[in-house]
Formats: sequence, C-alpha cells, structure tokens
Amino acid sequence: MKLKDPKKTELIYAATLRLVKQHGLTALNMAAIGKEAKLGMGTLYVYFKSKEELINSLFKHLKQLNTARIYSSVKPNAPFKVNVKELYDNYIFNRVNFYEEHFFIEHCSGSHFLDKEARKLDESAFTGVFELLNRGKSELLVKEIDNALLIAHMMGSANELVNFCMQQKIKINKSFLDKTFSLCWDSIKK
Amino acid sequence: MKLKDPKKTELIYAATLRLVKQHGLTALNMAAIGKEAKLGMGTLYVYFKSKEELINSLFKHLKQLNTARIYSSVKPNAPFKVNVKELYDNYIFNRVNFYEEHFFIEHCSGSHFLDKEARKLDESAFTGVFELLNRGKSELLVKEIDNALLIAHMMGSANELVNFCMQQKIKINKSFLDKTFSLCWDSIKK
Amino acid sequence: MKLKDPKKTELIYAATLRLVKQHGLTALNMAAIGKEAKLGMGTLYVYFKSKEELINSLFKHLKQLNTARIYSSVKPNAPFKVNVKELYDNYIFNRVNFYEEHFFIEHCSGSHFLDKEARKLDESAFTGVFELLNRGKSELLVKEIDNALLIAHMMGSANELVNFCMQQKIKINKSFLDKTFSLCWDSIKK
Amino acid sequence: MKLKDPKKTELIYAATLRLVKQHGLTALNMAAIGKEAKLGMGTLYVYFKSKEELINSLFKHLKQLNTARIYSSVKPNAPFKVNVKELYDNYIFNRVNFYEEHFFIEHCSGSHFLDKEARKLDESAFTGVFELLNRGKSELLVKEIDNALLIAHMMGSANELVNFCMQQKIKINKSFLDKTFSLCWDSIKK
DNA sequence: AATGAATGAGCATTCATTCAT
DNA sequence: TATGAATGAATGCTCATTCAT
Repeated sequence: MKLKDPKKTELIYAATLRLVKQHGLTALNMAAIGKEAKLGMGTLYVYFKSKEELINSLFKHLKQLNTARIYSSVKPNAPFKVNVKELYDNYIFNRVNFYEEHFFIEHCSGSHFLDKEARKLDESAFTGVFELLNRGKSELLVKEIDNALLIAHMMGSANELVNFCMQQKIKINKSFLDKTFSLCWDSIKK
Repeated sequence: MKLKDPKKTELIYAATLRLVKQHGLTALNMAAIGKEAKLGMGTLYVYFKSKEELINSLFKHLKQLNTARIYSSVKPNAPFKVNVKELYDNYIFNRVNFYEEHFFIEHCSGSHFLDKEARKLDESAFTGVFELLNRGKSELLVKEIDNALLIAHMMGSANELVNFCMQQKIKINKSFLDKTFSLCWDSIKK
Repeated sequence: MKLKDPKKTELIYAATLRLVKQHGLTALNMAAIGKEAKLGMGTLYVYFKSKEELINSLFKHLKQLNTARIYSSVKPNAPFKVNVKELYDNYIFNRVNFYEEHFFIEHCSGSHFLDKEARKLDESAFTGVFELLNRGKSELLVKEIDNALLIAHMMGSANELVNFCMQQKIKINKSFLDKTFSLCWDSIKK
Repeated sequence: MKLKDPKKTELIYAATLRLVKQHGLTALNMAAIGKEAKLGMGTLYVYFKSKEELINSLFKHLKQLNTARIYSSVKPNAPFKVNVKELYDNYIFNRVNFYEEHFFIEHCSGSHFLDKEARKLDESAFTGVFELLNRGKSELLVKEIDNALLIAHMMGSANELVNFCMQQKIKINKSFLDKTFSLCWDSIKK
C-alpha cells in the first residue's frame, strides 16, 4: 500500500481508539470509524484492506510505540533503584496518558481479530527489563526469583492501580507514585 | 407436561464461557452458543430474552459466585498473616480454576453489552478484604496505606501472575504460591 | 378431528377475533391466541391442524353465520319496502354488533391465508337479496339496474356508514337508520 | 461519488404495492421487496430505516397523492351537479386505476404497522367535498343530512362498486358510470 | 386431551466490503 | 484518491409446529 496521506492513517487509528474506549471493541464497525475520523467509509479501504488488518495494524503499532515509550526512561548508567523507580513512574504515566491505547490492546488480546504475528508481539517485549533485573540481582539488591514473576508482579500491580485511579477518577501525583512504588520496591528488594 | 429445565441455564452459561474463551467475545453469536450447548437456537430464547440479557445474566451470576468463592476462605479467628495467605492462595486458585469465567468477565467489562446494574456490581465486592486489612493495621502488621491501593496492588499482581502462568502453561503449585505470596507480603507488611 | 370440547373452538375463535381487532391480522400469532384464549399453545393444534386452517375455518364459520343472520330478517310475505328496510336495519345492526367479525373477514380477504374454498364463499352469499330485488322490479318499485350493482351500492354505503360510526364512536339509533335508509331507498326506487 | 438515487424510493414503493396486491400484506417481507424491486435487500435500508418505516412512508405518500388526485377534478365555477359528477367519475377512475394503492391503504389501516401520524392522516382528507356539499345545500339541491353521512354513503357505494368490478373483471365505461352515478345522485338530491 | 418447552426455518436488520462516480 | 451508495452474507430474533410429559 502506497499511503498518499500518512495523516489519514493517524486519523483512523485515533478514531478507532476513541470508539473502542467509548463503546467497546464488540460495537466497533467500519461505518462508525469512518464517521468518527471524518472520512468516507470507502476511504478506510484505501489505507487498510480489511477491518481485521486495520485492527492488527493498529495493535502492532501501539505495541511498538508502547515498548519504545517504556524503555525511553531506562538510563543504564544511573543507580539501580533510581532506574527502577524511573521505569515504574514512566510505566504508570504511560498507562494513564495513553489509557485508550491500553484499553484497546487489552480488549484485542483474546479477540478473534488478532493474527499470529500480533499474538506473538503481545507476548514478547520485556527483554530490557529482564536485563535491568539481572543487574539488580548481581548487585544483590533483588530477590532471587524468576524475572518473569517479578515483572508480572510489578506490572500487574501497576496496571490495577491505574485502573483503580481511572475508575475513581483519581489524579495520579508524585506522592501517589512514591507510595505505590514503595509497595513494589519492598516486594522485590532483598 | 414438559417443565423448564433449570439445568439448561447452566448448559448455556457453560457453552458461552467456552466459546468466549476460545474465540473471544467479539466472535460470540447465538447460533454458536446453541450448537455448543447442544440446544436449538430458539431454546436460548426460552431462557433469555436476548443476547444482551444472556450476557448480563451470566456476568452477574459469575460476579456473585466469584465473590462468594473468595470469601469462603476468610476465617476471622485465624492469625492475620495466615488469613491473608489463605485468601491469597484461594484468590489465585480461583483465578486459575475458573480462568474461563474471569476471561469472560474481563472482556465484558468495557463492552457495550453490560447494563448499569452489571456495571455497578463490577465495581463493588471487596468490603470483606477491607476489614481484614484494617485488622492488620490495628495489629501493626500492615503499612498505613489506603486499603484500596493495597488491594489493587495485590490483586493486580495476582491477576498478572495467573495470566503469565496460563500463557506459559505453567502449573501453579505450593512452592509457586509461597514464592509469589512472599512478594505480596513484603510489600504490605510494616 | 374429534372435538372433545366444542366450547374450546369457540374460545379460540373469540380470542382470535379480539386479537385481530386489537393488533391487526399481521400481528396475529399462535402463542398470543393461546394466551388470549387461556389455553396452552399446544391445545390449539388439537382443534386445528395449522394456523392457516384455524383462520380459514373461522372465516368460513363467520361467513355462514353472517349470511344466516342477514336472511333471518327476510319475511317473504311482508310488503317489499318493509322487507328491504328490515334487511337494511338488520344488515347495519349486524355490522355494528359483530364489528370484530367483519374486521376479521375484511382483513382476511386479500391475505395469503385464505384457501380456494374460503375465497369462493367470500364471493357468493347474496342470492336471497337477488330474489328480493327481482320481486321489487316485478312490482315496478325498483330501477331496472343490474342486481349486483344495486347490492354493491347499498352494501358499500352501509359498510362505510358503519365504519364512520365506529371511528367517531357514534351510537346508531332508529333515527339514524331511517335517515340513511332514505338515501338508499331513494337511489334504488323507481 | 455515487449519489442517493431518488428513483429508488419509487421503485421500492412500486414493488411493495405489487407484492401486497398479489400476496397480501401478511405475506410481505423485505427479501421479497428487494427482489421485486431488483435491488439488494440491504439497499432498502439505505432508503428506509425499517420495514415499519417503509410501510408508513408509503402509506402517507399514497394518502397525499390520493387526496390531490381526487380534488384535481373539482372546478368551483361549474354547476353543482356537473361538479359532483366529475368528482364521482374521478373518484371511481382513481379507485380503479390505482387499485393496488387502495388495496394497500385498506390493508394497512388496522394493521399494527401504522404509527399515530399515519393513523391521523387516515382520518382527515374530505374538507373539499364538505364545502361542495354545503354549496349544494345552499342551492337547495341536496338533502339536509349531515355531510359526513352523505360522503360515507357515496364513497362506500363507489368503493364497493369498484371492488365488485375488479372481482368480476368488469371494465368500467361511461355508461356504467352514468348508471351508478344516477343511484348516488337520486339518493342525495332533494 | 392438554400443556408449554423445544426446535429450526424464516424474517428483519446489520455490516464488511465493493463499486460507480 | 476519496466517497458513500449498493450489496448480500451473517446475525439476532420470532414463531408455527412438534414433542415429551
């Protein structure tokens, strides 16, 4: 596909995210996306060859974007705990500021829309954090527990805390982040 | 005369859960449910007046069931930490053994299917744990942090650990539970 | 079909008429008839082998009843005009008192439900009036116009007058009947 | 870009009338309309948002058309009887030439399809004839009987005569119209 | 005989996709 | 390229009929 106007792809992505947030993935349809993006319905098919492709394409795009965003904060030279804290803050910040994106990702996982490639992407993604945790272990700062479990524990906690805040319409500030990080840190630290 | 068979409701529920697990909520349709439940499609409408009602009804049923299951393990007379551990094990056990149910619940939340009543149910449910944590605080065993945050932290962690195990097809055993519980305990303990 | 309980047939007929009057022939369904007749839906099939047969059966029944009712008033020995007046009053009286029945008949005619036999019945039925009009002609009281046209003229007028009264909820009394009969009489009289 | 084709509405209307005439309102379904109109079934929903709306829309359209057609023949300057005759001929002519339309209208009235607006339209429509009859009375040509009754009488007669001719496949000609008009005129004239 | 639960063909409606402009 | 009208397969739901009790 030669994209004449790359901005249209963005418009379509944004419209899709807004709609899924508002009415759920189950209610998503092409006519609605066209309308929300202020484009003709046929135009969608200039940029994506099917609804499935649109969704997969957006899913992969978001996954990449998200991984990049999280790692943007990792600075290998900083002390270990500082690094973990920054990663933590950044992760939560991301989750909140791009809530629509994560909502979309979560509802796509497990839907029949995703192709194999997307499903694989869904499962990879945390190699950078692995390395960081290994460093923590070598510095005798982190418990000798499987990295995958440590990550699941921290990520799960962070996700749920964000969900809670979104539901209760609580704004997340520095004091909140410090408090909840202390929970995470105390759990993984040796 | 033939009487309405209460077992049919269960058959329909079970078929629905299986299908959503296998192909996602987005692919769910009445014909498929009928087939999976080995019932005529019309029969579904003897027990539920619409697809929406079927989904809401199942959602509410599962929420109640789940709440009951979690609390079944709380024994007020046991020492605090024992109680938390039992609750934790029970919660994870539930999550694993009724994975289909939680998968369904999570994909329904945020779909356009749920009515107001179901949405409300979705948000309540943790009063019992609140009380337990208060006891922990009064016994000077738990950090002075908002109960809601403590719960979100532990639940999120537990959920994600289960997801991880399901994806990796890891069986959860006592040693796993002890290990991951130690993460949770260390984070909330004073 | 051996009818165990002939009263049930009447119950079913009456329920059908009431429903068609209230919601129209297009909305008629077997479940509703059963409910309205306070009978199980299956019971309808003890008395009629199908919906079509029920409708045709009722249609024929009403046609016969109606023809009998109209002619009940013809007394061959009375003077001609007296006879016509009595027939007219009787016809209108019937139309009003058995409005449901005529509503049903009219909506059935032209529906795809009626079989050939019923359709034929629909077209016959006025031989008695034919003879009366012939007598009128032989007595030089009636215009020399095709009987069928005279009948259509009078019947059409009567039908529409009744419809008008039903819509406007006007009660028909002797003075009304005298006034409108004068219209009819003046038109056919020589 | 393709534009909505106003002729399609007419095609759909015409197909609907043909089908109702042939198989009755009770047998009408969207697939059949699409086929008869040589349009995809989905196309119907581009022009009407539901079957009900299609029927109501057509009903209202026909009512307006019909009222306009009837009055098109009223020429206030002509002598009274000439005017009534012309109206009469015109009314019958209409009834015959647009038999399908009247068949549709009659079967819709009393069906559960019509909305309030359509039902109201159904009841209005004869103000022009009222005025004509008033003129007839002032010219001492018409009996002092309620206009509504006079109209019901004439219309009912005309309707039934047309029905009779349609059933018997009789062609209506000038002599027929003169003959039957004489019946009407004799009934209303003073 | 009487009942109403069970059934699946049939119907109204939706929606991804194509097509004419 | 951009558009939205056109399409018909797919879906939710209804309802005449059958069946088990």
